Amino acid sequence: MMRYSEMFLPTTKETPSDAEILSHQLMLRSGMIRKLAGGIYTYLPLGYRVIRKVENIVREEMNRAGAQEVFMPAVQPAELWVESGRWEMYGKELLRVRDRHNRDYCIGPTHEEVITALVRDEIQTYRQLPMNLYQIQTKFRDEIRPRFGIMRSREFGMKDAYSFDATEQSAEESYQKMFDAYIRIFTRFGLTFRPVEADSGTIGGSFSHEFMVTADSGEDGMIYCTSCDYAANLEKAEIARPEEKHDVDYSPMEEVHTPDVRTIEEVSAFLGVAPEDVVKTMIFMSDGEPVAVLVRGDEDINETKLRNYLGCDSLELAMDDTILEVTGSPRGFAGPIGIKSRIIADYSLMNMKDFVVGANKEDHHIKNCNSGRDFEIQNYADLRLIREDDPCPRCEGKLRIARGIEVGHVFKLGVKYSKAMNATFLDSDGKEKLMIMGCYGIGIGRTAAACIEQSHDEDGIIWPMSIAPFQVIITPVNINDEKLSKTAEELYDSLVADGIEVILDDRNERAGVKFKDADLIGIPIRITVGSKSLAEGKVEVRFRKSGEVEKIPLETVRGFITKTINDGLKCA
RNA sequence: CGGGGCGUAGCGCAGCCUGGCAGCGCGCCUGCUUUGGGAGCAGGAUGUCGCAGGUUCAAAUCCUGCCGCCCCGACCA
Repeated sequence: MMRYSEMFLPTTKETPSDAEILSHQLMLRSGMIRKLAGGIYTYLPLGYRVIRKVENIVREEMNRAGAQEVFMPAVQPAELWVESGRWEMYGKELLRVRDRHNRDYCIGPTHEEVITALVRDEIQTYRQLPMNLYQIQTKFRDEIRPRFGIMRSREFGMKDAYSFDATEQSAEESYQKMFDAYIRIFTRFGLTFRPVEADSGTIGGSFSHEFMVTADSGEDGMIYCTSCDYAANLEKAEIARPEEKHDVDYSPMEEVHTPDVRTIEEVSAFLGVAPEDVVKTMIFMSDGEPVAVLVRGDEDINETKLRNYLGCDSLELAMDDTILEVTGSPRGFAGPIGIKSRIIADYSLMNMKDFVVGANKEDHHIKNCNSGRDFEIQNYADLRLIREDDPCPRCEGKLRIARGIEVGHVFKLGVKYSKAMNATFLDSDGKEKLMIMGCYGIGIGRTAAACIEQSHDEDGIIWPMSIAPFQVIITPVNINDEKLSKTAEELYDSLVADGIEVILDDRNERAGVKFKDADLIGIPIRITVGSKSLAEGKVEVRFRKSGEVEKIPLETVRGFITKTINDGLKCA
């Protein structure tokens, strides 16, 4: 397959200073990738071998799940995006370009528009459904801040699949098929991962799961229950509605002078009460309308939940002048009493009594405030950020927080795009209906990076057999020793003949250099051909992961290697 | 977009404060020795000091502008 001496494989001893996380450092050091510009990378031969293996596993499982591979254009006409409404909505992440005729295009960050247009034009009847089409293609998202190498780059490889169904039930099945395929895919990569319930964001739709690879370096937070299956993205993580207790034994309300006391910490310290006895009043602008959102002092608002609850497009904290207008006081003294806006409150308010709020008056707060008596809360909702040890919404267990890398997501899109772009079919009842869609993504490069995050040691990468760039590396200890190099060459030829992915380290380097490189690039099996063992007619088979070494007689190496690789592919 | 940092040989960095021969380590090339965990000795090559302008007898060094990269934040999914 490959001789090391001929391969373009520039490894380095030193770690590049601008690589922060381990997978990025190791990808650079092992000669897998090189940066061309911010968030834009070239895959070198070793890196591209890994990428192709990841793609092929994804491809196999997508095909197995009944999806068909297509290949769509990277450059997409603006009209499609105008039609779906995303030319306006998508924002600066969409890289827009003009052609020589001054027509607008974008470099596809995703392909809902293209696929919907295609299917709309070609599919007429329910008899042609369900249909699931996918592609593996380079996307471009002009991230504000690309980082962590290939983990969060601007240009990146992605598998994206789109399902079209005639009925809700069929759409559920399509979703489930993809969900199951994803489980198989990430299992084959040897990853420790977890599907978590997720917010469906601006892509829209009703339901979605993210596939999170657990890693401390992960950019995403997730929570999981210690005693049931519940797991969710931090932003999505639900909090159950507490039981309402009716306690009407209220103390009389009291206004107190609190000069220059603004934050929850300052208020609770100044008044000698716990943050749990203070209510935070935050003024948001929801599509231009002010809304007062109340949450217990020790909790934080989850803006994603709030946005979903309000069903608004834009949501931001109000500016100082708006606060003054709505509350009549400067920032830091907002409270619900007499406020000129709608008031909603998080569940954490439900059983609070005699709490502290801002007085809507500079340098004043109010003690012993109570909802119902002193002001009215229009609605209670689940609006706060989850915390470690919060109760599980599904069982009696407690929630834990972990970090993860989002390697895949599955969305139920519903009719968002079919409606906007008029993708209909004729149903058996003779009526025209909207196709029900789903979309399913896997980050190819990110998945490879996640594998490294989860599987490495101080010497380098430890690839699982399924995506290792080579399954075996043969290392003759000294290339100038005729016997060693001849044995290594013969072994190499026979393994190649067996269809094994093997690289022969035929460089005229000292053994230590070769060992270090073999470890760094993470080849699962190393066959060392050295004079001591060879005198006994044996070679040494060393496993990258465990470091264990077995001396195997030359005659039986081929069978041993084949079996080991097959076992490795099965369990990985 | 705001804050901070960086840009000097292929890579990692020093030199800049206090202007005066462009340096170190790794890598690379040649030769000899060496050959089981990143060898030793000897010799050698390699720079628009990010770009442009300014100050100065003299600029990697000081000043101005621009570009690129990294980190933190805001933003987005």
